[in-house]
Amino acid sequence: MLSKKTRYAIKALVILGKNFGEAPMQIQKIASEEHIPKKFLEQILLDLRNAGLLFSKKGAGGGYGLVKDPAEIFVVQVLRLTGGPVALLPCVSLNFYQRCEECSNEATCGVRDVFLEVRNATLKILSDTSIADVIRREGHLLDNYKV
Amino acid sequence: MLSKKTRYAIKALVILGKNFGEAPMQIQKIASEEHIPKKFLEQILLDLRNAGLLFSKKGAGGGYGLVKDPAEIFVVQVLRLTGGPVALLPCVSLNFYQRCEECSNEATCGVRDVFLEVRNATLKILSDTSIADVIRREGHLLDNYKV
DNA sequence: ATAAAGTCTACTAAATCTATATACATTATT
DNA sequence: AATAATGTATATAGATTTAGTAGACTTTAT
Repeated sequence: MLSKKTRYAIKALVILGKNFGEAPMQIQKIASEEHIPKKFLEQILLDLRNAGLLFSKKGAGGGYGLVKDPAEIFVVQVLRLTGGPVALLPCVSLNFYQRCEECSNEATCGVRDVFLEVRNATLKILSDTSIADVIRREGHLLDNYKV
Repeated sequence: MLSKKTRYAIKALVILGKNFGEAPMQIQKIASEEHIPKKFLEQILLDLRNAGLLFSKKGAGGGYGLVKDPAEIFVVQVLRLTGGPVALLPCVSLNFYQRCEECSNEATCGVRDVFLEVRNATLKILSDTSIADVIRREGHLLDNYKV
C-alpha cells in the first residue's frame, strides 16, 4: 500500500498540473480542495520542492507551482521521492534494495523471481504514466460518468 | 511491500510443496531451513491450516503438509490470507476495499484509475502463479546459475 | 510414562505513519 | 514602515502496525 504521504503528493501534483502556467497556488487552497491536512501537506510540498519538482514563492500572493510540464513528471518519480517503494519485496527493489535476511541464495529464489515480474509490470505502468496522463484519465472518466 | 508474515508464508508453502506427498514436515525443520523465527512461523502455519491450505498432525512424528497439490495453490491466495493487499490504494482493493477519505469522487479519480491498472497487472501475475510454478522457477534459476 | 510434536492466547518491543505545534523568514500591500 | 499573507524548518506526539517472544496446554508415537 502507498502511504498517505505518497497519495497526497500525487494528488497535489495533479492539481498543480491543472494549474500549470498560471499563478502559484497556495497550500491552503490545495489542502482544502483535496481534503488534505494542511500542515501535513506543507511538509510534502516542501519535499517535492527540495527534490526540484516544484518552485515556491513566499509572501502574500505566493504559493507553489510545477517547475516542469506535467507531461514530464512521472508517477514513479513521486513514489520514489516520498519513500514508497515500487517493489513488493526489498530484494527486487531498484531504489530501496535490501537483502531478505532469511534468504540463502537470492539468485535462485523462486519467490523473488515472481515478484521481480510483478515489479517490472508495475514499473512499466508507473514510469509510462505522467501527471498529464492522470489529468487526461480524469477527463475521460468524467465524460463517461456524465453519460 | 509485503509483510514478513506473507513472505514467510509463501516460503513455507514452497518448501512444503517440495515435500508434497511425503510425511508431514515439522515447524522446526521449516524454520531452520528457511531461517524463519520458529515461534513466528508457528502462528503463520496455524493461520494457513485454519484457512484450509495445510493439514497438521500432532505428537511425535507430526508436522505440516499441503492439503492440495502445489499446482492448485496460487500466490495471490497467500497474500490475501496473510493480510497483504494486492492493491497499492485501498480504493482499488478487491478484498480490502476502503474509501480514500480525502477523495470527493472515486468514479472520476484519475489516480485511482492508474492504480487500478497496476492492480490488474499484479493480480494477473499473482493469480496465474501457483506454488508449483514458484518451485519450477527455482529449478530454472538453479540451472542457469550452475552454467 | 515420556518425549515430541502442534495449539492457542497474550504480551511486548520496535518501527513507522500521520498529524500537529511552534518559531522563523520572506514578500506584497497599504 | 507596518501588517498580513504566505512558505520554511524542525521537533514532537499519538496511533497503528509489525515482528517477535512467552508460556501453558493438547495430542500422539514409542
